[in-house]
Amino acid sequence: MDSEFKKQELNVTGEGYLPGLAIDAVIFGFHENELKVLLLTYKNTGFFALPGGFIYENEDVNEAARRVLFHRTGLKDIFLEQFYTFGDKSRHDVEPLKTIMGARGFIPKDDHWLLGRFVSIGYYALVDFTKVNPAPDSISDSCDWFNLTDLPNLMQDHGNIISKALDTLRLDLDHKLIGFNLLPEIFTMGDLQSLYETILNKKLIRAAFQRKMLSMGVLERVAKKWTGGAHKAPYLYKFVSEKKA
Amino acid sequence: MDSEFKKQELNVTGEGYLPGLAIDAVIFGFHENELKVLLLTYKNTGFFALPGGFIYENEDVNEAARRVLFHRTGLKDIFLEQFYTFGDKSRHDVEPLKTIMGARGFIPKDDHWLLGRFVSIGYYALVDFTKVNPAPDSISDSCDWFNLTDLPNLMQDHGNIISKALDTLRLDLDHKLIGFNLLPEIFTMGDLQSLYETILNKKLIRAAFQRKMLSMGVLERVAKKWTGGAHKAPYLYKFVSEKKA
DNA sequence: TATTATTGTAACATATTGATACAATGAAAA
DNA sequence: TTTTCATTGTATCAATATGTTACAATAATA
Repeated sequence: MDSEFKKQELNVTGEGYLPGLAIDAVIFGFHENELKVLLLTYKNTGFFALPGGFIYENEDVNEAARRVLFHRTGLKDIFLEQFYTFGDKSRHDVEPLKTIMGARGFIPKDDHWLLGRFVSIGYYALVDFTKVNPAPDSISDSCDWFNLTDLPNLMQDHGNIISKALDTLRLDLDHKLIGFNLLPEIFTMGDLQSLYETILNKKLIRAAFQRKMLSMGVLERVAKKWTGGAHKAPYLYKFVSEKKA
Repeated sequence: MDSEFKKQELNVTGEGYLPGLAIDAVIFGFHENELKVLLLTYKNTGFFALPGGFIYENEDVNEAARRVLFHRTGLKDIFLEQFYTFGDKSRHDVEPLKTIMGARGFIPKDDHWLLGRFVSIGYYALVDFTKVNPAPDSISDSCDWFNLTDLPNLMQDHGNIISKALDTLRLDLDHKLIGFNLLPEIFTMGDLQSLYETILNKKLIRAAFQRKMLSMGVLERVAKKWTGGAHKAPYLYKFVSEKKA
């Protein structure tokens, strides 16, 4: 049982946290040509939710987001970006939470701090699927990858949050070099293209894609060549952050 | 004295508002080839600040932003978009507020709710300069337009907020049709181009700009022609929201 | 009526992206 | 070992988009 758990259970008033404010993290991964999202599962409730957390009184909001990300994935120095703050009053829906807490044997009073209205700051993260160690938080039973194309019913407005995160990812992909954050350190041009195709949900022209990517001067060919198919071996690449002018 | 004033002064505990949460609005205008921002002035303090406000307990955050915008400009149905939530703990700086309140003859206790830490949700708005009626709020002396190129010293991180709003505006300008929100209903191609040039801070090619804008099929030529110069009269345009397929 | 500055657009040059083609080649099959 | 096969890397050309120059049209002014 991790320390987060005790804090949440004991801290009946939510003391130490900024009141009414939460963080939700849409953690994207990529594996076997599928975009994936990390979700928490609450056994025997049928509920699924985004990993999230609260902000300590003397902590930057961005810091808190990093902390949440680290606890769910074991990763630091990850691409993480705030994309929207969800503040509709219609978000406020206590029933799922009551059910979840009930399933854990904890019946909260109606004025329990977790049952109040929360404004939630949404972050999205791009992680290397192979490096993640998904870990549930105190009130969830597991933390697993789900295909974006086959999501379960999500708590509250979490489906909407994911959808907005995906919109932002697609826009950002067009004018920032962020896709490689979803790949292992070393990858082929084919890997990169199918990543882009999966995110954008459309076929790209192979020759043009390769030409474009190489023209940006941020890919470095690695000596070693990939092997494993009955055909010419593709080059292996890694990203170099600084463009050489 | 508007009703907002009484609420803020009387409401010593900040009751009725979501705690620790605020809204800051970067309201852009365009006049005489200058981008402008609405700022509140606090006489005898040297402080300037973005218009802002708080969120009622049973109000959507976006609603609150519209309310703030309406109170400062008298305008409804305005382009307004959330762009970032500012949550660094270093934002917390009570001195300016104490000075401002002091200049108004109000010495707050150290635990006054306005002196606590706030997370602020940033919105930017694009308004028709000619239609705005700037109105100060309860604790400010005036609300005026300032040139973006010649801003006074701003309170707290408000300079940073404006700068991030401008970054967002520039990005959005490239892939959304939002510029016209800063112009009167009817304008010339020259007006539109100099607006774009001012926002992007670079010269654009006249022929290419015109071709591009016309090719998007969202400009409608208005019968009446502009007059006022010793040269061929330019067409007048207005935006039509629906593209005709 | 001539002058002048600016507009609308054509025409061409250059750059970017789309589409097709093909030689290179690494593994598996023959 | 040789042949077959699928896929890669890149060249080539086509289509589109953007940068550049040029010029006729024209509304106010002189």
